[in-house]
Amino acid sequence: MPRTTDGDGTPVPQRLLAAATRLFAEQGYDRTSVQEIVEAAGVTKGALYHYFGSKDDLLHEVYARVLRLQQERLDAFADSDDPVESRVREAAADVVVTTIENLDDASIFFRSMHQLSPEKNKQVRAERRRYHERFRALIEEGQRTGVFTKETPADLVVDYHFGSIHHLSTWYRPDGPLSPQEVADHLADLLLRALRP
Amino acid sequence: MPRTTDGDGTPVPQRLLAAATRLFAEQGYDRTSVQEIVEAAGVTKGALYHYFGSKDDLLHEVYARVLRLQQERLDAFADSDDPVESRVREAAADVVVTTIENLDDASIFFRSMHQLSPEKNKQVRAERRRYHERFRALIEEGQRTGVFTKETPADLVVDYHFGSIHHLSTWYRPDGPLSPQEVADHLADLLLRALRP
DNA sequence: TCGTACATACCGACTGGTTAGTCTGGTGCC
DNA sequence: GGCACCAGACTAACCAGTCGGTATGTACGA
Repeated sequence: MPRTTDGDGTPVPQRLLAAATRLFAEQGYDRTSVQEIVEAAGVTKGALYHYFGSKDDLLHEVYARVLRLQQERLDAFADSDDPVESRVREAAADVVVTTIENLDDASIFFRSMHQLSPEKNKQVRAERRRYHERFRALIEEGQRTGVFTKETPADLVVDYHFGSIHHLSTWYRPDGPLSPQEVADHLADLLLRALRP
Repeated sequence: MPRTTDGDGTPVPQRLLAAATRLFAEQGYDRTSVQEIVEAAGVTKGALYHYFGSKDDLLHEVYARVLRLQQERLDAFADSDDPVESRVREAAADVVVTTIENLDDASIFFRSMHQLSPEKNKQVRAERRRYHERFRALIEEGQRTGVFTKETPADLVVDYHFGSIHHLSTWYRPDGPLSPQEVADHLADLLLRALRP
């Protein structure tokens, strides 16, 4: 019997993370017991506490994964040579698509942040802020160069758009009429139209 | 000793509700124990379970209060004789102001809905839907009469705007640079600009 | 090619603490 | 005397995390 896998081929830590993600999204962090997680992953508590320091650690891992992914994608779009308008549109649409494609992560992200331990919460907020500021810088660039209206503070614009991202996990259903890309295009349109001078 | 009041003049049920609201907003529903609530209200469990059937009931009361308030206000704006554009702007701005003025209720509303018992959750969703539809009807009216663009489905527009409402409790701080009314005006501006044909 | 030593990966019973809700009883008003 | 109002001890369930133990693999000297 190999060490880190069992049953199917995926390593135990990943199985635990996947089970935890699904259960946290379905029932919420506090309502999900460690026992449920290990049963869903087909292992026992011993395995979980071998790989993770605490239940809190598991939640933190989910956050780290999401944050890394989103930041990487934003950076890629922001660094391109396209005009600001395109960069904003692409970044705004992309975050919608990736959020919908990882709706479980998203609902955990926005619902369970305050259940992280204070220090981990602080850390997550700091990374989140980096993301926010990168996006804001894009908006500000557009405002300086006259492509976007200056009527609304860039900070507010970012919060406006991310509100809708935040909200996706509340209303979006995969079996609904719109594909992730269609929703993304519409939401990016709304943002860009709101920014027209 | 009078029946329903004690210590200060406010009746016990209201004291319980106020204490619960504050604690739910601060710590979340699951992390708040019934013991904490009764201590904050200056009574004991006997009193709480005399007036409320369960901890869940208490949460439901918070929802009922918020829903009633918001629906009343929306109806008032929607029923006016002003042009659609004004009605949408006023309704959109008003919900921002009342949300900020009751930020505790708002954060509970958006964070703890899924911890309600299934039937109460269903009930809340139904009332929420009524609200959504009333707002959507306003947008659709504007689209029919050519005041608003038809490019984005009205449903999506409503979700877009309510995403930003939803998000308010995450970022708005009373000691920040913007007053509730200023935030409301900006957010309403963004919506109206996004709706320009 | 054994044998010993050590590390990694995991099991599952157990512990100490917490929790929502119940129940018995008491008190003052009508 | 009855009823609304409330106190607070009690119960049954649950839960995160611990810990001693087992099984498997790897390194290495003789």
